[in-house]
Amino acid sequence: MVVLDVMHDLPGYNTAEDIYDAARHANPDVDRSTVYRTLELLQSLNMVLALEREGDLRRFTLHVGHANHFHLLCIRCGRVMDADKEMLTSLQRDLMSHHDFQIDLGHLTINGLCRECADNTKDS
Amino acid sequence: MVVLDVMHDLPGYNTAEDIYDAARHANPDVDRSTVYRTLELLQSLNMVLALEREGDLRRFTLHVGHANHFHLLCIRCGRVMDADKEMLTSLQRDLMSHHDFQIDLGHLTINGLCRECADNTKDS
DNA sequence: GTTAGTGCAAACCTTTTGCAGCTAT
DNA sequence: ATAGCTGCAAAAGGTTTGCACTAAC
Repeated sequence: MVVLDVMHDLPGYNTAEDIYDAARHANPDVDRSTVYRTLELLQSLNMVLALEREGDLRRFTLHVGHANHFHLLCIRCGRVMDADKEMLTSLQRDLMSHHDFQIDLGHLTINGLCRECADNTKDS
Repeated sequence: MVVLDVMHDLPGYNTAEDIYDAARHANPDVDRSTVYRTLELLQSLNMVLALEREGDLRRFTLHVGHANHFHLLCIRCGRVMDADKEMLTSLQRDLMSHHDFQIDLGHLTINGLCRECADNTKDS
């Protein structure tokens, strides 16, 4: 499938439109609806992960080998980093014992500021 | 403002449409655009918080007295609970030291399963 | 021949915008 | 008069859907 191919080449998190553009580059006949339908399929197969940020479009990324990571999303530059899930064990335990709440580890994203953006914010 | 009034009466997190409906009930002349504009204003004043969940609409809630809490969102039933920020201190420290990443404490939401939904999931 | 996936076009739905009018300073 | 909100209508923008066609089993 073209969509899988181009997603493999696109770095990071991309909008449906980005993926559509890239796919069309590979095969001009591809339609937007096909891209959306394929993304939906891949999501249901857990091969693609969707990320939604306030004030931004939905973004998609391949979800491979991320088993032991969760995501750090910089709210300023949009960069996404991976962090080790082990860091969550104490939070996990606390939320479970205090709120009977079980973190959805498969889709955890924490928003914040990466180092560069935190530095720039200090300046202003 | 009508919007503030109705939001005070609406429990939890509501879509713009919900708020519009409630506002129209109080004053039939209110327009959708007014609701959106007001919500935007209230957000900029930090009186309203927006929450975006994958596959769901944007939802708004009054943001008062939440200073020391972050949100737990059940991905199954949509319930939102508050959790104490103190639970984050160790995670915060780890993310800072390992990734130079500074959590956006003002807008943190963690997705997962509340107790009821976790129980129901076990059943199925 | 039935199933699955596609392109195309149109629809959908939430949100935004332009504009003219009103209200209060 | 001026500034700020408003309703109204229309547009925008991302996403979904209906349909007819094609290719594969």
